[in-house]
Formats: sequence, structure tokens, C-alpha cells
Amino acid sequence: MSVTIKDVAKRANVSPSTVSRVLSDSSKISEKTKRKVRKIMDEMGYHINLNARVLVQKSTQTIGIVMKHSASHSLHNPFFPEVLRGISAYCNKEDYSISLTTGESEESIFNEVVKMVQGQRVDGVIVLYSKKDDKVVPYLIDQNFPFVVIGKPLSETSKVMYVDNDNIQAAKEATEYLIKLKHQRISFIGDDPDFQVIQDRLNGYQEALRVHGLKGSDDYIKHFEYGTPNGVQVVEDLIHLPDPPTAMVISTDVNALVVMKELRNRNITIPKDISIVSFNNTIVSQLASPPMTSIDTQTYQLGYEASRCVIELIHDPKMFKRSLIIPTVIKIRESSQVNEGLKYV
Amino acid sequence: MSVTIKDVAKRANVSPSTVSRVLSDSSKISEKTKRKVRKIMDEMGYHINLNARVLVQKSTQTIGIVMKHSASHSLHNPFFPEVLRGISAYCNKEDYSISLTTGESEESIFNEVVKMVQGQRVDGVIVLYSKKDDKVVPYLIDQNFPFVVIGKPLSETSKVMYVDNDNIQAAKEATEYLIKLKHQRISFIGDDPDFQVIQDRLNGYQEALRVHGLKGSDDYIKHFEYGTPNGVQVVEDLIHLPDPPTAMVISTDVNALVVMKELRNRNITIPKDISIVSFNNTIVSQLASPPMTSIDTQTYQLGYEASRCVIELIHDPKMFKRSLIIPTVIKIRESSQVNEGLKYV
DNA sequence: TTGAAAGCGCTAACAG
DNA sequence: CTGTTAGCGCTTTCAA
Repeated sequence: MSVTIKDVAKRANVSPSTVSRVLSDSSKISEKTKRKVRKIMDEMGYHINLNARVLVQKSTQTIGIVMKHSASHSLHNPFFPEVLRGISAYCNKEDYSISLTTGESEESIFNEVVKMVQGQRVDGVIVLYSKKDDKVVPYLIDQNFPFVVIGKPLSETSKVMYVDNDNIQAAKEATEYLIKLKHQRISFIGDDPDFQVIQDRLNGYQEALRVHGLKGSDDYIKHFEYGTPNGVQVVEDLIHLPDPPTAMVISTDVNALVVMKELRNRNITIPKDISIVSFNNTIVSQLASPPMTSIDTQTYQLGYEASRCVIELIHDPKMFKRSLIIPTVIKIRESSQVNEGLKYV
Repeated sequence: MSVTIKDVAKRANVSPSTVSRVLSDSSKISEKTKRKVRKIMDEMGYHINLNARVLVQKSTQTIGIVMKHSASHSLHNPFFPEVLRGISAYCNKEDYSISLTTGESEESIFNEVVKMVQGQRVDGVIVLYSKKDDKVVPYLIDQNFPFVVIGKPLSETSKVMYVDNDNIQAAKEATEYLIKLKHQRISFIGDDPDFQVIQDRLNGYQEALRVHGLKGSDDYIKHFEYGTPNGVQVVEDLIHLPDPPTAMVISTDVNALVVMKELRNRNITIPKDISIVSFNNTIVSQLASPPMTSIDTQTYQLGYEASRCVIELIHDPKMFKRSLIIPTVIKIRESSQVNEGLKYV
């Protein structure tokens, strides 16, 4: 059995409450007693039982991270480690711990969240996605539990605090950048369109086309299906279009890497034949061949700020629910250039 | 205030212990009472306070993950998400939660571990690295706390359970594969040699050279320094050697990507001029251009088994401390080929 | 500045 | 099958 506050108290000839006060470095304990008690703590190898403290103080100093359905999915995307890094950094600063969901299905994740929240294992939650028909966010609102979502919530925006990029604007800029390079036939490749971030980027893309009087076509809009390696199909479809695209806006850099590989397999050169702009600017974009033009969403910052927000919210639950937009920056690299017209097939 | 077991008990006209028994679905409670109590729980929106339960049961059902110094470092390496995915999968199966360290320095990580362990916030720990002068593992041994390390511990191997690849063998095979392709001047590029995994791979590489009577040279052995983008320098040094290498064994695929990029910048073609074999076979290897020959370390499995090990250890602290070696498989892709001799510079 | 006592919400003998 | 009782290890009034 581990040594408790009582054991220390006995040995130090003080009461348990005194020991407790020393633990929290209370100002009403004399320096002398503090020293004495601390010495005994050391000698006895005392260490506080956090669960007991949590039980009475009702503060866990830990925040829960909700990943999107299937940890697998999240974890395959370099976006995730990068947000986590940001979250982690701020939590560390504030001495908060991190607890991760492990669920593989929406259902099981939801249950984990309920368990975290109701089981009082966390003080706040960061939701790493915003998705159609998601139950987590409505639940947290209903419980009036401190949380922040990374991404733009689909409804009740006034009730939720979020940290996001302006994805519409970012995609618009990406597309306009291509338009300035004289591209006229620009394709958009996303993934699961149930996620708001994909919708936003799609909208931004479409808006850019509209504003510049380019005819869009549904044939130019494709989505990777999660779990299926349908990159092949997507690329096939696009290049065999009567008027194949000369440029592509691709929702994440890993997806862009897949597309680039498929194009390469068909001897289509980037950027000569097709220009590519991707999102996230993770290490993958820089190291790809050719290096990708990518919209830097400042993922680390997204995580850092989200974490700052929840923690502030925990400290002041009635705080004004401001939301944050993290600016994006287009990093121009070699995967995009002025349209030369298609020379392939 | 949330509703407690007592509130439910009162409303259901039973004792708190009965409610508690219903919670754990005890076999000694009649179906009838169970139904009644559950109904009331629902009505009142009762949910267990896990902290209270943990306090008395002394089991948290959560395991702590210790990342190597600087989460940043870990998180930039696709190895990490992949182990985490494996850990997560098994934990989910066994209904365990995951708690991550957030520290950026060895010192602060060590303190977090102490806090987790002594504060009794976790039942077991998985250490994601094995490193020289590390204090975490000795501490856990000293505390006799259930833990597993991923990687080969440096000392007291009999006292620690670990899950690892045979990295010596794997590197030996990688090198022999290159030797079979007629390469004679093979370079090794690692990173922080304080990590055992790097040492092992280096040793395997050297052993292969020795066995096949190739003269090694320290000039062929390079290390990336963490945090510094010295990939440039490493590549510079190697290609300007009097007898530059025709093949490289590189400790991780992200590092390999960096090297490939630098070589490309110097118009050195892979695999024609230089063949490359990397480790980990993360998604990066497959999507690189050209796709990399990589040693698949089955990272997911590493995590999955580690997690199974700690959990078993938690259930039976006196269990036989067997350790696991996860087999590696070489995935041959296009970054390596028969040595054509150097044609560059 | 310190101590006594009550209690956080739950479980676990023990008794019936 | 169910209730009573006594804690788990800590914090927190209240009183001294």
C-alpha cells in the first residue's frame, strides 16, 4: 500500500489537513511546518493520490481528445499528429493531461465521450472534426460541458466555440491562384464529403470558378472513398474526360501524393501536364517530388489555440464564446505552373 | 450537482449497495430489481463517477503512453501514429483508455510519468522508445509498475518486457539485399544514435558488411541531427567522398525522403545512380517517387502487441516476462536496383 | 497557524 | 438476494 497523507501526518505530528495544506502550498502554513512536512514526505516517499483529490475537487486537469470515426482514419493523416502536437504543447504549459478516444466507430466513440464526460474523467473536450449527423457535439452542448471543436460546426454555431481556418476562402484562393496561371479546367478532389472541412473547400473552389466565369462541371469533382484505394479510379475518370483538367485542387496532401503517384504511373508530368495544389502543407508536401504547392493551414496553431480555448472555458464556463479563425498561407512550390495545355494521351 | 448512487437508491427504495451491484451487473441481484433500478437510473440521468470507483477499486482502466523527448519529435514521425493506432485498437477492445505524455523535455516527461504512476492515474505504461541514459525505465522497474517498452531495453533486459523487431537482423538483411545487387559501397544514415533502435540497425548494417568482406568506413556512416535540417550536409558529404556510395540504408522513411529530395536536387537519379532502402514502410514509402524499398517493421502490430502485453501484465503482475519480436519484411520497390556504377559528378 | 470532523461517490465485507 | 457499515485518500469548513 502506498503511503497516505495520514501516514505523513502521524509521523510529522501534525494533522492530515496540515499535510494537505502543505501539498497545495497554502499560505497559511508556516514555512517551518512546510519544511518539516516536506522532509517527511520525501523520507516516506509520499505521493499524492490524484484520484482522491479529483473526487473532492472535481477537477481532473485533463482534457479529452475526440478523434474522428476510426482512430485509424485520423492517425493515417499527418494532420492529426500535427494538431496533437499543438494541443499537447499548450496542455503541457498549463499542466493538463491528455486523454484520447480509441473507438473505431462513431457509436463507440460517442460512448467513450459519454464515459469521459459523465464519468468525470476530463474537464473539457476537444473535438477534432465537424461532421454531418455527428452526435458528439450536440451531446456536449446539451450537457453544457466545456468543449471546442476544430473545424466549423454545422449548426448552433452560437453555442459552440470553434477554431478553424477559413476553408472557403482558402480553397477560393487556391483555385484563383490556378486561374491566374491560366488554368481553365480545374478539378477538385476531396474525400468524405460528410466532413464540413471538405464541404467548405469544395464551396470555395466552386465560388472561385463562378467569380471568374469558368464553367464548372460535376465531372471535375471527385471524392476519395475512405478505406478504398479508389485513387486509381478517380484519376482514370479525370484524365479520360473529353476535356481533362489541367489543374487540380486536392483536399489533403496525402491524397495529393496518391494522385501524383497515379499520374506518374500514366506518364503525366507535374506540373507540365497537370498542376496540383494541396492542403495542409505537412512535411509530405515539402518532400514530395515535385514539392507541392500547398495551403498551409497552420495545423499546429489550430491545436494550440483549441487547447487554449478549452482551458480558458474550463476556468470560466460563462466566458464569451468567441471563435478563432487561423489564417492560411499558400506555399508555392513546384507542383503548379502556368498552363501549357495538355500534351498527354 | 450530478445525481449519485444514493439518489438513485432513495428513489428506487433500495440501498446504495444494491445500486452499485446493478452497476456492475452482479449476478446476485434479481432481474426484477435490476430492471427497476436501471429504469430509475435512466429517468434520473444517472452516470457513474469513475473517480470514486477508481479510488476504491484502485484500477483506472487506463494506460499511459510515454513518447520520446519532445512530443514534437515523435509526432513528426509517421511511426508514432501507426504504433498509436495499434495500441489504441487493443485498448479499445479491452475497454482501456489512453493517456498521453505531453512533455517536451526528458525532465518534464519523467515528471509526468511519476505523476501518472504515483498519482495512480494509470494502471500500466507503454514506453515508446529505448534510449541511453533514460530515467523512465529504471524508475518503472524500481516501482515495480507494469510497463512494456517498444524497442530493446539497454539493460536489465530480464526485468523488462518489451516488444521489438529484430533490428539487427532487419538491417543486416536490408544491407545484404543491396550487396546481392552488387553494391559494394553502401552508406548508413541514421538519426540520434542514443536510441537503441538506431544502434541496432547500425550494427546489423556493419555485420552484413563484415560477413561479406566489404570494407566499411566511418565516412559512410552519417546521422541526421534532430531539429537541424542537416540532410543537406549529410548528402553533400557522402557524394563528395572519393568513393561515393552507390547505395544507402536509411533509418526511417521520412529521413529517406529528405535524402531523396537532396539527391534529386543534385540530379542524382534513384535508383540508377544510388539505390535506397529505408525502414518502417509507412505510407510515405509507398507514395514516394520512386516508391521506396523499405523494411516493414509492422508498426501497428508492435503497438497492438505492446498494448496486449501491458494489459496482461496488469491482470497478472507476476506473469512470466516474455518479450516479443515482431518479424520484419522487406518490401521491394523501385528505389533500389542492381548497381550500375556511378555516373554522376 | 493548526486541528477535528464531515464528506466527495463509490465498493466491499459482513450479516441477514 | 439485499441492507448496513466502514472506508478509499483527499479537501474543506468550522472552530480554536
